[in-house]
Amino acid sequence: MEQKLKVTNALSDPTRFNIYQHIIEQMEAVTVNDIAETFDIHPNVARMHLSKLEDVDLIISYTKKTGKGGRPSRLYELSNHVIELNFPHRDYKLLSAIALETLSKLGKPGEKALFDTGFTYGQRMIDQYQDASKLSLEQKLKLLRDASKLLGMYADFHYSETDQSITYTINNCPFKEAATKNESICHMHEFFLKGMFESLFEGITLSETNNMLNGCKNCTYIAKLSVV
DNA sequence: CCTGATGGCGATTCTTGCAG
DNA sequence: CTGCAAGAATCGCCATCAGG
Repeated sequence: MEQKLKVTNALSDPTRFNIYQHIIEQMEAVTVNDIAETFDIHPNVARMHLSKLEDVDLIISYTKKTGKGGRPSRLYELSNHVIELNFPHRDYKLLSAIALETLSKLGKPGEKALFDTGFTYGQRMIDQYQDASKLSLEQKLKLLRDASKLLGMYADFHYSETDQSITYTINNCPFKEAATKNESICHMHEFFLKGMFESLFEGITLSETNNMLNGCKNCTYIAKLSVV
């Protein structure tokens, strides 16, 4: 509880909250000067904000030689610490653990049901917006971007015209901790993504190239389009 | 020794809460 | 609404640190 209060206090300052958001969105670690420049604040202020975020374990820091001489600079990046805030108390984590354990007791059919439901939810995620068939490629990509943002995945997209493919990089997996304990969750997430893509593009094939659980920095998928 | 970066500290400005 | 006090945020300066 005390930790939650510290976290809410640390994030109550808008500048600090935006810095934290910025660090989540950045794929690279940031320096005091990066933050000072990005937010147009004095480096001392940036350092103060960063140390406050570090105090509550939202971010971690380490030193790295710059190669230019001088004192090594301090780099800040997102910690693995996950803080959940629910007011009043709700325990969706426990609920999902119970649901998942129930499914696993059902064996293979349970696992299949999990994947199918993941796929359906992925489709629904897209279908709630508008009729995808009428959208241009740019609009479809924007929709994917919006949906990913809503899901907190901080994803990057890269469309290659020559390959007719979309490289989809997830920098923050919302199921990471759960997936570490239960591999099925990761597969379910892949089905969820398939659902999203298939709702937008006909005859698409989605393949995984990177996975956080295998030590990669992010999860990357390549969606091969046959019909755009 | 020079350079570039950190971090401590005092001064100033801004914000908030409270009493009259 | 106004004035005041306290605390937080910010700024600027400077000592210190560490690599070339």
